[in-house]
Amino acid sequence: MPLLNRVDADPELFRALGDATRRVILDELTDRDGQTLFEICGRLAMKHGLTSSRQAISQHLAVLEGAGLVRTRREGRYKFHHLDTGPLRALVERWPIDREAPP
Amino acid sequence: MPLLNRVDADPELFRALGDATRRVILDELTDRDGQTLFEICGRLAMKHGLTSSRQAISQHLAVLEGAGLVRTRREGRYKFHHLDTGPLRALVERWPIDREAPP
DNA sequence: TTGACAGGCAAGCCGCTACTTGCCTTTACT
DNA sequence: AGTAAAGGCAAGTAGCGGCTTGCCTGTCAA
Repeated sequence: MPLLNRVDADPELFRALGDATRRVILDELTDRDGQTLFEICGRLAMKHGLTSSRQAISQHLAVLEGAGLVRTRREGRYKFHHLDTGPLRALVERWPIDREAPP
Repeated sequence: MPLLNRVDADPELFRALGDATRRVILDELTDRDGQTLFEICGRLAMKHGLTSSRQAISQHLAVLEGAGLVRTRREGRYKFHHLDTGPLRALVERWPIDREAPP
């Protein structure tokens, strides 16, 4: 096991959040959960003019799934993607966050 | 302005959190706030056997400061580093996180 | 059955970034 | 004054990661 893994928990989660396109995908799934790959591609292009190809988005979804942020459900030739913010709890509990907004 | 910046807020924050060494630095500052560069280097080496050079840590601190996660205070030839988890609030408010733990 | 649709796999390219190396500036101590 | 300590700057290197390209698999409809 690499050295940092004993100290640094779930690096895949942070790596997944490290990319802007993946974050926008999470936003998109927050807005409408359970989309297929092609739906996501289409809506990202419509809403934000993003030019990412289908393979790019597919790889991003794989990373998000690897981090546990996205769960998939197959149905025939469709594959629906569902948001799972569970792993984010570990993130908010790692460092002390003041819950109240500062003045 | 690049395309994604209109959609994706504070990319520097996520980029800062994207590196494992930087996250361990945040842990270290959580444990003992207001350390100098050399203190951080020494304690990371002691506690976790990390081999990062002084310059590496210095650059990491610069990134963290750029993301607003670390604030610095000069005093003579010393420079103390203080943790600021304020930017993390934007992160936890971006996606819906179930506050209760699942069974 | 044939074609279109939704998605997967694998290799290659390229830019970003973490890290090193070497040298410099400023501050403190004796 | 001279030396050590704390830190900064800048250029160069190497490896990872995002994206493309091309082709392949499985599923539904006409």
